[in-house]
Formats: sequence, structure tokens, C-alpha cells
Amino acid sequence: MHSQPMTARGSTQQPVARSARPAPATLGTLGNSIELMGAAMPFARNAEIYGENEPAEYLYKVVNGAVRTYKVLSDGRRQIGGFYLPGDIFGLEVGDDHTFSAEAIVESKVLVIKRNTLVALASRDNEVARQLWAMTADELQRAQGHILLLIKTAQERVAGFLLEMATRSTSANEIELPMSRQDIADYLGLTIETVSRTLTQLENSAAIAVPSSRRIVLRNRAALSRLNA
Amino acid sequence: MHSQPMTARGSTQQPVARSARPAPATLGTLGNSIELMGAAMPFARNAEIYGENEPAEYLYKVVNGAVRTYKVLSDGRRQIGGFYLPGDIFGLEVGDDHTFSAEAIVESKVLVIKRNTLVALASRDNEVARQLWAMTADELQRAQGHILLLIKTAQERVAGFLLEMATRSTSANEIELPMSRQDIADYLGLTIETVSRTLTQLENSAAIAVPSSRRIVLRNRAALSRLNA
DNA sequence: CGACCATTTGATATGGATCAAGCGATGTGG
DNA sequence: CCACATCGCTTGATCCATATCAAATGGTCG
Repeated sequence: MHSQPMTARGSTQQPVARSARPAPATLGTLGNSIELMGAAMPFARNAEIYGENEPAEYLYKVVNGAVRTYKVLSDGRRQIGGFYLPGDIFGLEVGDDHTFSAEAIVESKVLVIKRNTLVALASRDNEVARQLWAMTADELQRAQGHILLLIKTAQERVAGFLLEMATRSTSANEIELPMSRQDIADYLGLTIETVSRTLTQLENSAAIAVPSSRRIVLRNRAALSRLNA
Repeated sequence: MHSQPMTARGSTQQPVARSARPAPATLGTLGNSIELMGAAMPFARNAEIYGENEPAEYLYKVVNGAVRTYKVLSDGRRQIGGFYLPGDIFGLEVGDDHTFSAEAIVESKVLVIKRNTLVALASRDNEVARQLWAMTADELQRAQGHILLLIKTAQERVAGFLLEMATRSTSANEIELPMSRQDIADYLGLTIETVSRTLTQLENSAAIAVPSSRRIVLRNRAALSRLNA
């Protein structure tokens, strides 16, 4: 029962345009319809929402909490594909199966929408079709940004991560991180120790403050952006 | 004037199904329609096809040759987003602008298709709409696979790259690489030296043979797959 | 043949991983 | 309410894979 702001529910107001490209899929016009088609489901901390290779019968929208998608390689290395925050959509596939697994990072409420319903609707309403396409394209953008992160130095990756999270967080300069250092490490392709050390470095160079381990204050965006290459 | 095999041009034969998910966008039903809508254009080795942030008026299909897409970071590091071979489609955007630049790797012929035409068609024909969506989804899959590559060791990246190229190449066990070591390095997030050394290691361990620098024979797929984690 | 460019090979440096403690917050049972 | 176990995070010491710097080799074209 959180009181976080979320996308307009049942209101008549709609986001206009939608030329903004980055950030994960938050759908426009479709937003309201989707609310109607979905059922809200609670997931406990670390609960699996779906597994890799399972049939993708549903897609999902975070109402509150946070979700991670990931793959585990044969030797146990885990790669986090993305973090999904309130308003974000995840689990949308064009193929039959999910290509990642998904878990709640913290206690979360997630709207569950039947894919069939939406795909059927799309075949009649080309605006819906366009929105589905746009959601996949947004996800593609995210993945491409992720690739770019992964070729950078540790400082650049962490700085990039913080800037990205800041963009998506409500309060512009203070970030509340729902995920652990291990999650961040697995997202950035680093170890937990390197993430920790890098945060300490950034703190020492006055680029950020870390009042508590899950709370980060951006004190010098310019410095972070400079690191962002 | 190459004599490489290429996709059926102007023939009536069509690929069936299209449930296969990996590999870059090679479109099904749409294939022929696209041929009709596009004009074939020649590009010289290293010629720019489009630049990052330019309006995405067209999308492209490789007829022969090879194309790379890439971004250059402020400090000069280059990341190659993908390689496109005959039959592959690239440059399809949902947003207004191209997010990468594209260049011909070798002398290439590329079909150029007006995006407007296709998008307009999609708004009337939902099968076309679905195909556009599927192409973007294929590209997403590729990007996600790329992310997975970038967290691996040098051997794993190179092995993964070779296996991927083998899948896409006509002759199953012999690969003809159109791109330089530098291109491969920038795709894999390694240096040219590391790529070269790794190929030598793979050759010494009898996993591959390298009869000439642009020609690789897979001699032990199992070994490569094992490296592929 | 000679110049140029791509690739390989060699020697060394280094950023981040690994191994190993320490520390602080949170929660649990006595 | 305190003592202690647990968990997540930080910090320290060392190692190693890959980068960097440098040179040799080979292949291609005028």
C-alpha cells in the first residue's frame, strides 16, 4: 500500500507525443487500457515472476516495488538484463518464450496482462500495434545503452548507472536504490567489491554522497557526466 | 562485383514460417514486398551509409557485402553494435533518428527502403505491422546476446563470435570474415592484440584453423561451445 | 621491388578480480 | 533489553587477464 505517484489511472489525461526514446517502456495511450486488462499481483522479495524459456503468456507492469530480469550462465555467473521500477513494463516478448528470468527485488505489486489479449487487440487497432512495437524498441534502446556501459571502465559504468537511475527516480538528485550491491555488480559486469570501492572513490571525489548504503545523493552531476564518457 | 550467393531477388520463392528467434532480421513474407519498394545502392569500402542522430528516413537490406553499425565515444573508443550480412536488415528505427552510424565494411550493395512507405503500409496491413515489430524484436535479441558476450572472458567472446558468424555463414564450418581484426575487437570490447592472440590460442588448441587471416575453419565446435559458457 | 597496411608476436603495466578480514545494521532468542 | 548471529557492505592485500607499448612479419597493390 504505497502512495507513490504512478501513471494516471482511470483519469482522462494522457501523455502526449512520445518521441522520448531512452528509459524503459512506459506506454502512452495504451496505459489506461492495460490497467483494465491486468490483474494486480503481489510478489515477495526475491520471488520469481517468470523463468527463462517459459512460455510468455503474460507481460507485466510494475505498480510498486522493483524487478530485475537476468540470465545465469552455466558456470553460475549472473547477468542482470535490466531493472524495472514503478510504471515500467517488462516481460514483453514477440517470440513464444521469455528470454530472461524475472524476480521481484523487494516486495512488489505487479500488473499481469495476458499477451494474447493485447496482440489480438493490436491486430485490430493499429495504434495498439504501434505501441507494442514502440515498447520493444524502447527495450532495444535500453539494451544498446547497456552494451555501451559494458565496454567502459568501472568508474564510468557506476557513474552511468547512477545517472540512469537518477533519470528514472522521482527526486532528481537523491536516489533510493532498491537493489543490492550484488545486483548492481551483475548489471554492470563488475564484482561487488569493485562497485563498492568505486562508490567510495566517487564519494571521496565529492561527486556523490552515500548517507546510507541504499541511498545515493548526486552532488556533482557534471563530474559524473564527464565520467560517463 | 562479387559472386557471393545472395537472397533470391525477384524470384517467387519465399522463406516460410519465421519462428526462429536469434540472428539478425531477415524478414519473411515482407521480403519480396520490400524488394519492390527499395532501390539498390552501391557503397564503397568504409563508406558511410548513415550517421548517428540523422533522421531515419530509410531502412536497409544488405544485398551483398557487409555492413557495420557503431558508436564512437567522446574519447574515441568505438563500439560496433552489429555486423550485417547479405539478407540482413538494418537501420530500422521506431524513433525519428538513427541511434548508430552505419558503414559498408567492404564494397557492398544495399537495398534502400523508405520507412514511411512501410510504416504507412503497416497501418493498413497488420501482418506488415507484425513483421516490423518482429524485426525490432530480433534486433533486441541480438543486443541481449551481445550483452551476454561482453561479460565473458576473451576466449569466450571470440569463440562466441566465431560460432555466431558460423551460424550466419553459408558454409557451416568455414567462415569468411569480411571485417578486420579491429572491427572484431570493437565488437567484442577487446583490443586487436587480444583478438589476435586469442585466435592463435584457439588455433594452437586445434579448435580452429586460420588458413588466411580473413578465413577461419571451425575444427572443433564442441570445444568452442564449451568455451561459449 | 618497395611502400603500405593488417596482423601477429613480444615485453611490460595495470585495472579489476580474487581472497580474506573487518564492520555496521538488523533481527532473534534468551 | 541485551548478546549474539546473520547479512550486506566496505576495506585491504595480492594476483592475473587484458591493455598498452613496441617491434617484427606478411600480404597487397602500384
